Amino acid sequence: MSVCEECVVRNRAICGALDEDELQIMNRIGHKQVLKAGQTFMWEGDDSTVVANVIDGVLKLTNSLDDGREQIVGLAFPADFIGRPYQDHVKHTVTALTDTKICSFSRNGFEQFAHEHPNLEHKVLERTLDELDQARDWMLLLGRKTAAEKLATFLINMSERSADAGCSTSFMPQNRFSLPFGRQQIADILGLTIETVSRQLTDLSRRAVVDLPGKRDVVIKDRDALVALANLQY
Amino acid sequence: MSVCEECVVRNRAICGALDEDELQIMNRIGHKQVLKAGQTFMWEGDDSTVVANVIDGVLKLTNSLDDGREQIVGLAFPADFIGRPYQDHVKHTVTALTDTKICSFSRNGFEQFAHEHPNLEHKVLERTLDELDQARDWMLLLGRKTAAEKLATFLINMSERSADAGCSTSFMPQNRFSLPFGRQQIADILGLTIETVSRQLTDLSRRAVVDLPGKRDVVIKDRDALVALANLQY
DNA sequence: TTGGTTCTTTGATCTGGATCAAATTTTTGA
DNA sequence: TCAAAAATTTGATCCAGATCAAAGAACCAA
Repeated sequence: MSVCEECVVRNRAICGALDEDELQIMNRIGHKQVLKAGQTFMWEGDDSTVVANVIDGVLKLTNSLDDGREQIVGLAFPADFIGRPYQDHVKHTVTALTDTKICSFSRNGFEQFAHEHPNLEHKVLERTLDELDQARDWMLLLGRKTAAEKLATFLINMSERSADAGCSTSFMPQNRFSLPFGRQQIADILGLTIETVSRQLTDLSRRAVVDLPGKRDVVIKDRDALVALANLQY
Repeated sequence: MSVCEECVVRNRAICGALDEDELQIMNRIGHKQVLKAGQTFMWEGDDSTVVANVIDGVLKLTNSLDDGREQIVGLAFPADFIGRPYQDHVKHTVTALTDTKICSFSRNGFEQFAHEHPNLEHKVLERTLDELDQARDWMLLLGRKTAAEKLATFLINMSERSADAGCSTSFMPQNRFSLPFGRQQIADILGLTIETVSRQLTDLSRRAVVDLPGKRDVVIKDRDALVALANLQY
């Protein structure tokens, strides 16, 4: 079914920690799976029964209030790990934003395998620590940044992530990229309304900081200006 | 110097994963250390050279913008782990809110020890996953909740954490507790101003949902009402 | 005990971003 | 190819929470 040798994220995903033999075993417990854009992989509060690696596509992790307010709390790109090991319930909803291919494992199978392969578990730890740092950075944006700063930070961030998602050797941020989602999702990432997102983008484009050739296409024309607006701390 | 046998957080901290022999070794590389209230343990951007367990006291983790805007991105209570292993720089500032006692390790020493003791590393992973879930929950609050909902959520959350910090057997949330910090810090946790925090608290007290006997003391009088106001999802 | 310093509350006003409403533009699918 | 639906932009107005200002309270240190 799944064949790790030809997996495009093999070296970037956690499986990169494994040698050929180990990979064979992992292969036997993993399943390639396809999600249509818009399809939800797991719901907040669900029993935690599966975990997975993203092979292709983009997913959003969300938390929401019962009156419909939603916050995107994370994005998962190819090679990222999704799901919640070592816990009986998942705390956020995972939904495919584009058509998505994942390599999924039963949580039990994964945990057992990880237990026998400390290298793998170590990779998971390193990734989790990175994600925690990122989440905490985002808290500064959500709690303290203005709408203009939020948009600028978002665009810089996406330009860097698009680079990662692309080729594995060079990690140059791209000044031209396509977003895998629309305005409402941007609003849900930044804790804003769709109207404010639209107005801020129009503004950036009017001031020639960015160009917006298509609904989901972004060209950063003046990166320095954008970085200055973003008020980044690092 | 440090003696793990008499450490009050021995069973709740990550060292709980170790047996007597392992603890002896850990003991040799760890140092008890004291921080005065207000003292900063590590600064955002610093080289990551030490990690530690909190023994007593409370610390805040913060990110800030250079114009002074600050966001508290985490709190560390007794038995919590602070610092950033497997990364050359720390991404947030760690500051003692009260007089604090910690058990610190050189990052190198800790990483080497963790490498030889998968149990310990596993504990760190479980903790990190929990913290990530918490951070993401907080993102919903920061991005989408109203001031009133933020205060209610905060009070419920603190009442639960005060329980944890107390005795190790019973985890009953406390309806009476003292905050280890003032109004400005609450504002920095919730992404609000100090004035809004003050007004919302006055309001809750006027509506007899809580009682505020001292500047930092809270008594939850109507927990159901508070939970309803908080709009919790779980 | 007092006078200063810091923290908190309260009041008045302002404003950034939300809300409400209505075009445009883009996408879809028959 | 052409409506109908969906997504985005633009405009007008509103309001939750910020800002500005000042008056209490609590907490010192001498």
